[in-house]
Amino acid sequence: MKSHVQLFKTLADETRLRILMLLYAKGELCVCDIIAALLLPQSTVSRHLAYLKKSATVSDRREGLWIYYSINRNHQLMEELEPFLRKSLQGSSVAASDQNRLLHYDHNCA
Amino acid sequence: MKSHVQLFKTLADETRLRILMLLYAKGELCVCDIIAALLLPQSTVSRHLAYLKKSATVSDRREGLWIYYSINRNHQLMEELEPFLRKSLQGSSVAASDQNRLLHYDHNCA
DNA sequence: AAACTATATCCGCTTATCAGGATATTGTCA
DNA sequence: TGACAATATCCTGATAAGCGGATATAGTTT
Repeated sequence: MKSHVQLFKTLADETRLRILMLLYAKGELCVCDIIAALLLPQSTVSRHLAYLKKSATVSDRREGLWIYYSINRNHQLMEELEPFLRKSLQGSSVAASDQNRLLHYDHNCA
Repeated sequence: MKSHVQLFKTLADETRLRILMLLYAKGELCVCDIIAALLLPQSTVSRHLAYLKKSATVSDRREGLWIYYSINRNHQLMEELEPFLRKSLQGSSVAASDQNRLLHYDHNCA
């Protein structure tokens, strides 16, 4: 029960949901990609990424200066919830704009 | 997206999850049943029920002095989430104790 | 209508959560 | 090693949420 509450807390924030939907759609992204997609201050994005990592919904991997984030596939509850999230959120206009901004963003960071 | 955030906020509280699981298991319960099952102060339970009602995850029905609560079957996201909730929470020890306390509770309220 | 019962709401308090500018950290490259 | 780039963490203020005793409301019974 506690772990469910924790997971739902994680999902109960629009910024975090946007990040998760981006990661589901794109697989792996570095922080600067996410900042560009969400159009939010770096510290805000970074704070939410730290939250997601702490809640084990996301994994990270460093490659030089860049840190790449992706969905953590070892989080069982999250895995069970994925179909629901994808089905009911992937079509939302916010998720679509985020993905679209990412398309028009030059991958070599700022 | 907003409605997802709202739903997850609703689910991100142990007391509310316990109430929802009870309602899934039992169908319809009056407030005094729920108080007896959760062993929490009446004002606490009533406040969470008000929250659930406001978020449209439950419905209520008055019958004399009693007010019966049940899952609102018109909440689409909630319906889609039900299988996940039942599968992964119905077996939890908290949910089991709640249901058990209810069994040993004389239905005629306090 | 007065006493009673089930439930809702109020209120004061405490704790949690979020925002985002400023600053620190870590790695790279000249 | 010094300048720089990407990211993380710190800090302060603002809001939101939760708690539960006390009180209010609404329906019932005599």
